[in-house]
Amino acid sequence: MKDKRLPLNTLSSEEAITQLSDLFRLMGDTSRLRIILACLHDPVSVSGIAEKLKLSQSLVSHHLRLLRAARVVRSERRGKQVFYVAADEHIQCVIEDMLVHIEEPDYSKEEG
Amino acid sequence: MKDKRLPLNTLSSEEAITQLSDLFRLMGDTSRLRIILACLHDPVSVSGIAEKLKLSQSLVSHHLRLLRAARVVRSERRGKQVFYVAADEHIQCVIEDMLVHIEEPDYSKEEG
DNA sequence: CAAACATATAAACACGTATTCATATGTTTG
DNA sequence: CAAACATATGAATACGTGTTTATATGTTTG
Repeated sequence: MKDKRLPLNTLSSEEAITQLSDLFRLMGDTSRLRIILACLHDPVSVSGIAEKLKLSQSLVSHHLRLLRAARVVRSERRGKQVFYVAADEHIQCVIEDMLVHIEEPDYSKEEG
Repeated sequence: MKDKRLPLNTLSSEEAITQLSDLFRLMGDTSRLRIILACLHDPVSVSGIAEKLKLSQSLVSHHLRLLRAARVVRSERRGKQVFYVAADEHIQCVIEDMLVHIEEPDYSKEEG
């Protein structure tokens, strides 16, 4: 239990931090986060996402390109349409953990 | 196992998304992420963080204010100094999950 | 209270980027 | 091949924000 530190040594710390912040920054935009959530469990087409979220097709496509480049989502073509889905379950874990943090009560007045 | 969806219903989805993206955006800046990592396990003073990361005291203080406002870190005064530490273990979980995602191999060419 | 130290705040600038509009690429169908 | 549909890309703009510089607030000590 003593060595339950972050595995920041696996990659060079410098590069890991860059990759981490890149991913967090991507998820830090409301439109992109909504896009991720829209295709978190099941593949959705670009137009499907745009329609559901009431965002322009162009904007959704721009964002999906960034998300795909960072391997947050994967794409799969089906006929004319391209479907996107979250790349793996870790994306979901990250969001879930953060939601738990949000729901956590505020202990700031208490002692350690 | 069927209802293992995200607990996005607990808060209003709209507000949850705003809070989520706010938190991710905060962690999406390299300096801030490094600051979080610097005080993830143990409390560190502002000057301690600044020195360790070679950032100006002012910059560190600015960032810590944002992080504290979002309850990513907590502060505790000890004499002249103010020590900061990650607010709870969920912050660590989020980062760990994201690191696992980074280390994940690329399955983009394979089938589901 | 004054001086020294530690942190916080304010204003200003520089820079990245989210969004829109227009257009190009790609895919199916007649 | 042309037309219709779906997605991707490029350029331009508007806006937020990370950083710096300077100064203020707060705390201990003599």
